[in-house]
Amino acid sequence: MHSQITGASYPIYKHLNLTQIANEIATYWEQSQTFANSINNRVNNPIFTFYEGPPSANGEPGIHHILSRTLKDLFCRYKTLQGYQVKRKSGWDTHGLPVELQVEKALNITKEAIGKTITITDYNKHCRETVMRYQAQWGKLTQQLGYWIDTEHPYTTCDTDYIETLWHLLQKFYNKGLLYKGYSIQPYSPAAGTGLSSHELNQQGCYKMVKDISVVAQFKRTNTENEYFLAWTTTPWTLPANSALAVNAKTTYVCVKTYNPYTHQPIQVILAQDALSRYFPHESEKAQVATYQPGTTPIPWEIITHYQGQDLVGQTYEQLLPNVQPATPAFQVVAGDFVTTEDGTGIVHIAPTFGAEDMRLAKKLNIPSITVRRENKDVPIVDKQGRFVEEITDWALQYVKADYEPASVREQSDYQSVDQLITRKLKKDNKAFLVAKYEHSYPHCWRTDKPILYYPLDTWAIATTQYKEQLITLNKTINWKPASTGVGRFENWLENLVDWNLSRDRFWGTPLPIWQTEDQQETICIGSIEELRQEVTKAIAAGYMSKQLPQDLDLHRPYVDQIILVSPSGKRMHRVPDLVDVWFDAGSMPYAQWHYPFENQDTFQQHFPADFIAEGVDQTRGWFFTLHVIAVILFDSVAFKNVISNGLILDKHGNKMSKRLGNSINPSEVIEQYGVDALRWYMISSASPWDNLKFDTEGLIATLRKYFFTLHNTYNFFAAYANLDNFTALEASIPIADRPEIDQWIVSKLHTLTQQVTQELDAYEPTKAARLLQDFVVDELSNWYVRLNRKRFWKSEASIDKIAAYQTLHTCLTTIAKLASPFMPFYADRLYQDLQTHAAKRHSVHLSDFPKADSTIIKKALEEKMMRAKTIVSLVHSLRKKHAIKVRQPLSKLIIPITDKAIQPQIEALADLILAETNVKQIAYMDDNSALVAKKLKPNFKQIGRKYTSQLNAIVAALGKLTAADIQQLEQGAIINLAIDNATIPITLEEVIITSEDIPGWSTATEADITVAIDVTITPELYQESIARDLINRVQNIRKDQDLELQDKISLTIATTSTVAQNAIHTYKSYICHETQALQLTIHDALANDTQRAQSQTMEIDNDTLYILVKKHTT
RNA sequence: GGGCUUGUAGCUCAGUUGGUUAGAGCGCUACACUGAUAAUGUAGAGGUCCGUGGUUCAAAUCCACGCAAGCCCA
Repeated sequence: MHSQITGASYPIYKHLNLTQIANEIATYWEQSQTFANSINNRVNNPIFTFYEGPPSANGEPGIHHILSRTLKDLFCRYKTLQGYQVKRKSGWDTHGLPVELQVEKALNITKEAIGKTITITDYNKHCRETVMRYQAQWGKLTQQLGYWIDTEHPYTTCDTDYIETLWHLLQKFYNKGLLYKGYSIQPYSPAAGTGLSSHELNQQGCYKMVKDISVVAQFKRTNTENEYFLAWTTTPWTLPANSALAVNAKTTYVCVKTYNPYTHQPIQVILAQDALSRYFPHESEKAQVATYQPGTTPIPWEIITHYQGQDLVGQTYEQLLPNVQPATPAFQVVAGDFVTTEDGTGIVHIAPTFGAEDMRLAKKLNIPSITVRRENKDVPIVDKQGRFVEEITDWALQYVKADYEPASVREQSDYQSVDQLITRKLKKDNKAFLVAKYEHSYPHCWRTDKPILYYPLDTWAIATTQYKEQLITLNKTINWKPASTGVGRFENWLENLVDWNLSRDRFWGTPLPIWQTEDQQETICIGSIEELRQEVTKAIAAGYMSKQLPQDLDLHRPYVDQIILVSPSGKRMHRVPDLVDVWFDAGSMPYAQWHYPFENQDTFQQHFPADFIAEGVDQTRGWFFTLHVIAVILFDSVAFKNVISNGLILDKHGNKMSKRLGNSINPSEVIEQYGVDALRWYMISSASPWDNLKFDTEGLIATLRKYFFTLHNTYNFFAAYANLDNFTALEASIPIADRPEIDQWIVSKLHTLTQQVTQELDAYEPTKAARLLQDFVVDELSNWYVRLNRKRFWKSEASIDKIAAYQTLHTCLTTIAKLASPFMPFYADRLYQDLQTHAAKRHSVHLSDFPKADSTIIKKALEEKMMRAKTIVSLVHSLRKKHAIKVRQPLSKLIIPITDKAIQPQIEALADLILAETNVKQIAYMDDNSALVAKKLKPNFKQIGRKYTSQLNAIVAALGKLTAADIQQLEQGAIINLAIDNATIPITLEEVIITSEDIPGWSTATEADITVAIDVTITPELYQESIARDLINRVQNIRKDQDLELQDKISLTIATTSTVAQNAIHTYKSYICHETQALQLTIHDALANDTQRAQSQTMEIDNDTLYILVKKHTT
C-alpha cells in the first residue's frame, strides 16, 4: 500500500456497521452541540415553524411513532439546510382518561372510589407519577432515532403555566358567548355508572356484533279506524319514551291495506314507498285482500293511497305505550332531513331522551320529552342504573338490557328481557307489525363489557357550529397530504360539525374555570391566576374564604374545587365539577407552549401559525381538529399551513400490530440490529407516509443491501484509490466542461437529481424524493458511472483525466450526503465528514447548505444520449446471450440502422463507451433507406384516435396491409390515401409510428426506437483475444485468492500444450502483463516440477488444460 | 350505517391528459460478467390490473354498483 505521506486519508470500513456509526455520530453531535448550532447559526434567518404534537408518556413508544417522528425530523432538517431557523419544542400530553384508567387499574379501584376510599389529592398524585412512566423509553428512542427536538424545555400540559393559558382561551370562548352549558346525549355505561368518552368507545373490541330484537311498531293515526304509521327500532325499550315520528318531507309514502300477521286484523299501514319491498316482498297478492283467510300466508296487501312526506307532517297519532304523559302536546309527525329509506320503514321513532339526533330534532321543533319528576328535575324514564322508573308500571325497575341483570336472573329459563316483554305486549295489542332478531355492531363499555346506553347528561360545550363556514373556508387554505384527508375526511367532518362537548366527569385534567351560584343563575369564567386571586380577595371580604391562595398554586382538583368565590349579588359560587376534554389541552399548544399571552408574546407571534405538522391520520378529528377550531375561532387563522397525516404500520401480512397477537415490532431492537438510518430509509422509501406500511424485516434488509451497501461500496472504492493517489479534494477544480463527457453526464444527472429532490420535498413527497436518491446512487452512480470509469482510477500515472474522475465522484458523494442527510442523518454525516480530508474544514453535514441545482450544468441532450447508449449496451448483451457468446469473446462489429438522422452523432459521441462495455470492435451505421432494414408501421393512436373515431378499426386494419414501399413513401413525406367505407382517408407521417424491427440475415434486437444487430463471426484473431481475456480474468481471481494488494507485482508462469493458446498468449503478452501487473511472463509446454504443479491453478482453454502459476514479485 | 383510503406478478411498488404487447425491484431458474460491490447483466417462468355493468373507435386509467382490507365516525 502507498505510504500515507500527506496525511490526507479517507477512512475505509470493510464492513458497514450502521449502528456503530449512529452511536459515534450521536456522541459527536452531543459533544459538538450540533443540534443547538443548527438553530443558533440561523438566528437572523427566516423562521420555519414546526409544532410537535404531544405524545403521552404513559405508554411505550411503538414503531408507528418512528414513522411520524422520522417525517417531522426529515422536514425540519431539510428546512434547516435550506437556511431556515427551525425551532422544535417537544411536549407531553399528561392529562386524561388513559392515564386515569391506568391508575385505577394499578390501584385496583373504580371511579366511584375516588373521593371516598382514596382522596382526589392522592389519586391525582398517582396520575402525575404515572404519566411520565415511560419517559425514559421515549427519551431513548428520540435519541436513537436521531429526532432533533428540544427535550430540555418541553411544554407539559399539566403545568400551571400551561393550564393558565387554557383558562385564558376558555375565557375567550366564554366571553364570545360560545362556551355554554347544555344537555346532550352521551354514551353512558349504567353498569359502571359513568359517561364514556369517544376514546373509551374506540378501544379495541368495544364495538361488538350483537343480536337485538328489532320491531316495526304500529303507531295508530288519530281519528282513524285502523290506520297506522310503521316505525322500526332496534331498541324496543326506548318505545315508552317515544314522543314523535319523523318522516322525510321529500320522500313518497304509501298507505297499504293488509292484515296484521300476529292478530290477523285488517289494518292500513303507512310507510315509505321505497321501503315497501322490504315488508311486502310478494307482488302477486295484491288482488286477494278481500278474500284473505286469517292465519294463512302469504298475507295479501294493496296500496290504496300515496302521500308526500310533507303531507304527513303535522298529523298526530296515539301514544304507543301510554305509561307516562308528556308535559305538552306531543305525538306528531315531524320532518327530519336525516330520515332515509335505506333501512326501516322510512319513518323514524323519536325518543328525545335516548338519541342524539332525536334530542337535536326535539330541541329544534319543541317536541316534549317523556320524563318523570325527581328532586325537582325532569329525568328520563330509565334511571342511572339502567332500569325503568316506577312510572313505567308494566316493567317497573326492570333493567332495559338483559346484560345489566345479574347472571342468576338472566340465566333463568323463564327470564324474558324488557325488549322481549315489550314486543310481546305489542304483538298482543295489535301494535307490532314485525318482530325480528337483528344483528348489528353496538358499542360496549370496555370495563364492564356490557352495552352502553345513549343517555342525557349535563355538559359544557363550545358552539363550534356557529363558525362552521369559517372553519371550512380556512381549511381550504391548508395543504393536506394526502389531499383526500383534507378535502374528504376533514372537510366532511366539518360539514357535519356538532358542538364540541368539553365536559369530562373525571379528576385528572384541566379544570373548567367556571364558578356558579347554587341556583345556576350567576356564572363567572376565570381567565388567569391573577384574576382568580382578585376574586378570592372579594370572597375573603365576603367571608367565604379565609385567606389568599398560596404562591405555589395547583390548578388541579381538588384544590380549585375548594376555592369559593362570591357572585355580583353576594352569593357563594362553587366551581362546576367538570374537567376539560384533553383534546383541548393538545389543541391549545400553539399558545400554551409559550404561556401566551402571559409571557413570550413575540415568540408566539413569530411562531404562529405552524408551517408544518405531521401526525397519524387518526388525529384528523383529534389534534388536527382541535388545533384548527381554536385557531380559527379565537385567532381567525389556520393553526398550520402544511400537514402530513401518516398511515399505520402493519405487520408484513397487513394485520394491525398488537401485543396480543405478538406481531408488534420493538423499534429499539430493530434499530440496534439494522441501524436507524436503514429503518428510516426503509419506512420513507417503501410507501408514501399516508399509505399503510406493511413492515417486513426482509424489506429492511433489502434496503440495507441494495442502497446502503452500494453507497458504502462506492465510497470505499473512492477512498481506496484516493488514498493511493493522495487525492485530497482540495486540488484546483477542473471545469466541468473540460471533463470527459461521462463526467459531464453524471454531474448533469446529479443536478437534475438535486432539482427533483428539492421539488418533491417542497411538495411534502418524501417517498418520491427517497426513491430518486436511491435510483441515482444504485443505477446511475454505482452501476454505470463507477463501473464504466474504474480504469481511470486504476491507472498508475497521474493525469488531468484521473483528477477529473476523482473530483466528479467526490462531488457526487458529497452532494448525496447532503441531499440524503434529512433521511439518514447519521450515515450521511459520517459520509460527509469522511469525504473532508482537512480537519479544519470538517463539520457536520447538518450545518451545511442544501445543494442548489445549477440549470447550466444540466444537459438534457447528454442525459438522453447516455440513456440510448445504455439501451444499445443491453441490446447487445441480449444478442450475445441469444447466440451463447460470452462478453469476454470480442466481436468485430455491431450495426445500428439509423431512422432519425439526429441519432447517429449522439451514438458516435459515446461509441467508445458502448464498444468497451459490449466488447465489440466497431459500430457500423446503416442508412435508413437501406433495403436491408425491415420497417414496421403502427398507427399513432393519439394523433388519429379522436379524428376518425368510428372508422378507426378499419383504418388500423388498412394500415397493417401497407407495404414496405408505402412506408418508404410516407417517410419521404408523401400522403397515403386509404379507401375506407367508400371514403378516402389521407394518412400522413405524423399519424403513424415507424420502427425498424429487423435486418434480414442478421441477428437483431429492438427496444423502443433502437434496433441493434451484431456480426457473430468469430475469426481466429478474435478467438485469440478471448483466450487472453479469459486468462487475465483467471489471473485476477488468483491474485484475489492469494490476498495480493492492488499494487502488488507478480511473476506469471503458464504451461499448456495447446498451440492455439500459446500463440494467443504470445500475441497478447504485453496486454496480459499490463492488466495483471505481471513483470514476467513465461510460457512452457509443461510445468517444471511437482511443487510448481501443486501451486498452480488450472483452466480449460481450447480443449486443453492450461496451468497458471502466480507468484508475488519480490524486488 | 356514514365518510375517507387502498386493491396491478409470490412479495414491495410504478403506471402521465384513456392509446392497443401493463412495467420495475426483490424472490425463483439458467447462463454470463466482475481486482469497488453483499453487486451487476441477459433470458425464462410468473398477471382475471378485486368483481360486475356502463361510457368510448379504444379502459388498469373515466362513471355506477358491489366485494375485501384499513382508518375515522355513528
